Amino acid sequence: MLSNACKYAIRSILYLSLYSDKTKKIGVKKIADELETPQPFLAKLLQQLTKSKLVTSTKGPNGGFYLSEANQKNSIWDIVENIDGPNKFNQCFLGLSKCEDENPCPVHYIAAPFKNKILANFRDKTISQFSSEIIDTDKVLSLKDYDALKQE
Amino acid sequence: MLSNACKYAIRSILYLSLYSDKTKKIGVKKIADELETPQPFLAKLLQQLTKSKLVTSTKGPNGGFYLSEANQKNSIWDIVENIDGPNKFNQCFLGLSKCEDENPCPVHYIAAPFKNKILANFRDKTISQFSSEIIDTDKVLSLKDYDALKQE
DNA sequence: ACTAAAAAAGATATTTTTATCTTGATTTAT
DNA sequence: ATAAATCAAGATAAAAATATCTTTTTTAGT
Ligand code: FES
Ligand code: FES
Repeated sequence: MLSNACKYAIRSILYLSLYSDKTKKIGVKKIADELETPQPFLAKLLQQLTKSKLVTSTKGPNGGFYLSEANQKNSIWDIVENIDGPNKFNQCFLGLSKCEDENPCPVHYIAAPFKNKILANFRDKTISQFSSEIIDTDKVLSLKDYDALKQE
Repeated sequence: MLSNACKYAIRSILYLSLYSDKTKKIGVKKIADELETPQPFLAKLLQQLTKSKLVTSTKGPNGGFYLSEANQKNSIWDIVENIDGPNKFNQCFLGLSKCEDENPCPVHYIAAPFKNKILANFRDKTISQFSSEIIDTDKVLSLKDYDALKQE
């Protein structure tokens, strides 16, 4: 559904939302390590997200990435839109050129409600609301520890 | 979500289910034309589907592709499994290595029901049931005519 | 000033997906 | 038998996504 790039982006931003702020920046190395994503690829991605004002960065020693107050007010949808483009959730599941209630493809009424629901969920909550929820309901951004645990 | 190849495959098979049988085979050219898919790519794909026993073909004049009785009894899921692999609908939406209720990612409870419902829909109906439904409820496999209409 | 840390920028490489092209094999109809 | 139609098979190409590498710029701390 989403590209790898987009998945990395969402998890990185949620990670930054949870663990960084203006006074506590985090470097690519750390982020890539925690989220188990390819480091140089993530670096490029964060570069792009910074340019798009979805994350904030500073250079130099003690520099790194963090979410500003403004960044926290964006939505997951803003990320998807930026990385995978604005049509990610209004395309036909079977590849027709349009997805509409008139001329529905055979799976339209199965797929469309979910696309709409996911879209709504992604659009109507801010990153910071999302991350509060992550804390409250104990969600995970990486299975690093879990995987490590399993190996024992 | 699904690869182009898989979308083409599903639409082709539904098309064959609707319009072909043992006595009325249809060639790649016709199918590609009707569904507006790249012809040589579809040819390769149908070749693979034939090898996988999801469609049936015969060579020579009046040859072409059709769905045998056995082919009609397969499900959409069989197609997806064959083209995009068996893990298409149990992967984490955010790219975690596992998607399970324990250790859910932040969007798990939004995305997982969707994946399950689609999976169920794709697995529990045969191709022929699907195509009956297509006729009864007037679904479309291509927007060819619709698009042409719009241009006027 | 100097050094080291860190991101930014740009170039390159690899892999996967999508697509096409060419040749060969099979079958039907004449 | 021969010719024409049609799929099969294999080779190749093009495009997109994923990933890496190298160099430059900025900045904090000494
Ligand atoms: S038309 Fe296919 S999903 Fe809406
Ligand atoms: S864990 Fe991410 S979708 Fe289930």
